[in-house]
Amino acid sequence: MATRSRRPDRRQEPLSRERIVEAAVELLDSVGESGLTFRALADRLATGPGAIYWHIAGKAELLTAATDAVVAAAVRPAEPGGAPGDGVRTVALGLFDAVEEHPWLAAQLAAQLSRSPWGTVAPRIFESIGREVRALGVPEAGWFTATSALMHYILGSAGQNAANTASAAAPGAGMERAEFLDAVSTAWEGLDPDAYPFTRAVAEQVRGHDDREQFLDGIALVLAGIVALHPPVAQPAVTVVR
Amino acid sequence: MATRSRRPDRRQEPLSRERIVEAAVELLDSVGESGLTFRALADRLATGPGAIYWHIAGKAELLTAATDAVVAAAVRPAEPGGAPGDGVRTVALGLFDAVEEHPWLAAQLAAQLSRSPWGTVAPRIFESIGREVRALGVPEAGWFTATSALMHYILGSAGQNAANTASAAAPGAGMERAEFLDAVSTAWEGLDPDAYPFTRAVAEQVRGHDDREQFLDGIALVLAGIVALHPPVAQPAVTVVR
DNA sequence: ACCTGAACACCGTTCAAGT
DNA sequence: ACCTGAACACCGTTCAAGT
Repeated sequence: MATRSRRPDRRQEPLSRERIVEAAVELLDSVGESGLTFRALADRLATGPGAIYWHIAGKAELLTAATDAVVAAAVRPAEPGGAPGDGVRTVALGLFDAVEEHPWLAAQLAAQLSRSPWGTVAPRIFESIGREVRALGVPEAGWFTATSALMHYILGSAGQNAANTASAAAPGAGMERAEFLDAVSTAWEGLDPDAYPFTRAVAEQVRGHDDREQFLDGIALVLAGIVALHPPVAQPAVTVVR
Repeated sequence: MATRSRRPDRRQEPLSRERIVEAAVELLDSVGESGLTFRALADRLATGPGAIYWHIAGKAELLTAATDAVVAAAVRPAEPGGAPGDGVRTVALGLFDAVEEHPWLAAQLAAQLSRSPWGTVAPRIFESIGREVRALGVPEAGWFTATSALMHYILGSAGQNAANTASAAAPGAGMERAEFLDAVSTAWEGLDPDAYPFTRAVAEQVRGHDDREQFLDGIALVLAGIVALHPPVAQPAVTVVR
């Protein structure tokens, strides 16, 4: 009768970096970033805190590895063919969904992109979006700007959306998503009319909207900008054939 | 002969929320987020850790207040008149510079936007960008999408740029900014050609670029998207006159 | 080679006691 | 009303000791 937590005792498989990262993701998903503790992790793995250090250098590396694992699973390549922009939308929605499923991901990505852009996680995201930009026929001179703009919009927007979902589902909040958006909208409408005229005017639009739809509206906007500033050239046949 | 840290003893003015937040920002700027400690803060204010709690509820509120103070100072309204888009660029560069001056700001903003969009910091940023969007003549139906796209691009891009600056200046790195970008570029060129063809191709463009110029390229791209999807209507005379 | 678990240094927060 | 500083609970990390 182990009383301290789920998954009490059994452990025939030895510890491994993979198993540790998997448990870390589960912990992050269920109790959030503040709940990811070496002691809690050790409990869940039926071992002591020190054992983890044999496989992982420290907490920073653990968070990096957890983020990378989730991102790697999220960026499945879009299948070729389809209307222009379909590939971008597929990749964008993959990241959007991943952030929604793992609300801690948004803050982690921001922290890691804005700390070590040379890590493994930044190139992974950049590459998956960039391929779709290239498939769009954007000339090479526009690749960096176009891909950056898409990436920042996707991650920022997904993060804000996950905030809504997470806050609505927060323990004790007991709110439906619509209720929550309603609350935000009402809060915005209560702002000082002199200082926040614009935000107040927009508050009503926030109330009833569909997130994915609004997210895709933003993608469409950035895509329109890409097409306007970097008119697509004919695509190499390879992209279409294979 | 106080030996523990700078600003050793004198304190005639009483403690106040304002003074505490100011000291917190200084600490964040000089030693980063991990250096912001109630004990270090108390030292700097020549008091004990407990005293701070009389004025501020806890660390979360302290970080929120520090972020808000810096953002409030950064979003000076752009002066009316000027070419279309000038206002957007002014506000964007204000935020860009703030993030560069306070490298901890990027992660804080991401964390706070993706946690409490009803706080004071989100509407402040949203409002300052939104006003410029409205001044652009964008019809109301496009306000939310256009402002969101700009905001996410600005904050994401500024954060990534600050990362470069901060990493280059990190203690022990002793790198110039150009050197650092060169290192990132070289790292990207060393990626697996099969898995990262796009990122490798772009690596060269990263090497010699000017940050602000590249940042403004992205702003131009988003602006082009806004104009394409939400063609400006005639602006109300008020905007021009006053 | 891999794991155990006590121990260390440090942190956010509380609170009885002061002024 | 405001400040002091010891104390508490908790955390990341280390490391001598085990297998």
